[in-house]
Amino acid sequence: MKKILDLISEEMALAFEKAGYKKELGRVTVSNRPDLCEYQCNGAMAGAKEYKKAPIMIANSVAEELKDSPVFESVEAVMPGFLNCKVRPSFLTAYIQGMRKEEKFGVEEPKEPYTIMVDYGGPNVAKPLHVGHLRSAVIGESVKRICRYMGYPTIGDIHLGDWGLQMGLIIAELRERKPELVYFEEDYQGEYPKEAPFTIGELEEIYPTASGKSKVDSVFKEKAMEDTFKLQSGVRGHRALWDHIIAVSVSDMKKIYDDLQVEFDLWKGESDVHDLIPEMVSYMKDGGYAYISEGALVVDVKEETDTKEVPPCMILKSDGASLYNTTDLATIMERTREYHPERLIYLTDKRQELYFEQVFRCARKTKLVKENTQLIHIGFGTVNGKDGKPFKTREGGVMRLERLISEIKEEMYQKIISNREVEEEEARNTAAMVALAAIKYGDLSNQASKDYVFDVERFTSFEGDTGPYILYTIVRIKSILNKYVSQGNTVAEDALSDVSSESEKNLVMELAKFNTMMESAYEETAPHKICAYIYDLANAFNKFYHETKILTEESEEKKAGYIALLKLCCDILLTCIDLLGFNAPERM
RNA sequence: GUGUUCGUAGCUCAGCUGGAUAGAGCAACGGCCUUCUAAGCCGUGGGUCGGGGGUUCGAAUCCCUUCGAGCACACCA
Repeated sequence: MKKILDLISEEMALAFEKAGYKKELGRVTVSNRPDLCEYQCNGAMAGAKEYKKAPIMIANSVAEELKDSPVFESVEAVMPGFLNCKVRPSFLTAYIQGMRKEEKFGVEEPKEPYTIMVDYGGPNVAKPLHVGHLRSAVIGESVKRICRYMGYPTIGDIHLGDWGLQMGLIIAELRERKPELVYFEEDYQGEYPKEAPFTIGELEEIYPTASGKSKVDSVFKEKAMEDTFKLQSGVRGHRALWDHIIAVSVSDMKKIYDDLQVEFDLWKGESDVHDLIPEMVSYMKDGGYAYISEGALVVDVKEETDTKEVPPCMILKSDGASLYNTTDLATIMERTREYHPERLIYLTDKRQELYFEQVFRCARKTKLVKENTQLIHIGFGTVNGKDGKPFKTREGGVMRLERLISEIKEEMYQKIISNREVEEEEARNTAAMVALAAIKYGDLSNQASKDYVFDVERFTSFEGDTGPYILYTIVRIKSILNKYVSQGNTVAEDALSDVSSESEKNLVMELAKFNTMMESAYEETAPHKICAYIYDLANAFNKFYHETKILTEESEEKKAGYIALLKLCCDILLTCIDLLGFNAPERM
């Protein structure tokens, strides 16, 4: 389905042509002066030079051509040469009637759908999730859902940090604490216990201890590196222990991701490509791409257009060990083979920008990916506290994600029970939903690349531009629709009638923007555009709601029209919040 | 040092490929619930768009310069 601005622009372009000007000038945009008009065209001013005519003269002649247009109710030429337009209600009705009939409200299927992979989450095993992981999870989940909605098969991968020195550190520390464990018996041939020799709580404490120790104790660090090597070369006991670490850690992570309604299709990690590394490395060597520099194996990724020094991409460290680059490149190799994605999207902290630039260039240069494969890094900003510094708990520690979520849930619960009388269970459920909306909307409504201030008080206040405000609007609509049905009516979705008030027209115009907005949210991988859109839409609805008595409307036909409009509005809002990754309750 | 992102109301942020009087929310103040959920709606006050140049009929937006802040610059991830 065509976008409404395109339809309007076509009509305008035709008028430009009829009046003797080139049709490219007829591009129409949403008015930035809603007090004057609904849509505007600035083409007359743009064309003034070329046609050596005063803009107002051009505008006048174009306006003349549009007098009996089926699209425009009025087109006015205003100094210095603006074309101010109002559209006919019948045109709008026809448009949203068309939207309603389509499965995705006018969003077109891609001509050539290709597979997209979204790499997000990226937590390290054995380390508790903290606020920093929130952004990757929340934005990534939304990006994944947007891609899918737009018609692209999309795979989300958590890409665990589950290989490397951190694992060796844990194993080394475990050996010091519990040397009697069978995992450390070199000649042990039997089965290893099913039960892990530690709990998640211990695991989370072991890693930071070991990490700290390695910095001051070089002997310990040696051991940890040795254990890393043993693990990577497949020593049985080490592998068995590693399996436990992964299992314990992952099951704990899953709880939190479930709570956040973040679903990964793949729970792969760095370890999954370990076996591919030798192949990838020799591919780089054989292809003549990689060479030894200062002892390390690197690939040059400089380009002539660079305005800065871009260091080479390191494939192997000078001691021959692999590093992040190694597993990332091997992962690209693996993904290309297994899933044939044409677009790879990575979500990480924006500080890794240069790093990903290097890896992407390397993958391209070495033809690890096909030429048309899009490699995209979305770097997001830091989550800061009210003081503008990285978010900390009141005690100054790292805020665990678990705690953050439960604190916000509790806040919401208190608010709900102080507001209305609700059953305990319903209040808890609603609180969870509203809390999730508050957290996700709070995050997603900011541009991903910017740092943002995580202000718990602001997020839980749910007034103004917040997730709860959006949910509240949806709940209101649902409640009216339910009441209408309980009065013995059925919702006739096609009963849309021409708008009769300004607030209604405004609401319809907002609805009509949906496919345009979705397209740009997808192209710019910008969930915040959806937030901005539903905020406008919710505002438009609330204004309309306030001015219009819906259920007490005397004309049954008009009432049915309102109901159909509400249904469409509700469906679009629900679609949007689903794309953002949260749901609405029935009541709140 | 090099590069990069950013600087918009007291606070947190929008502002699309340049367009008319720079917009929201919070906070402050004032209205609106016997009527579909007041977590709402309406209104008031608050701005040299960091500074200075330039391009343009027209600049918060594009270019240059300057000040300020963050971040990154091969064996960490």
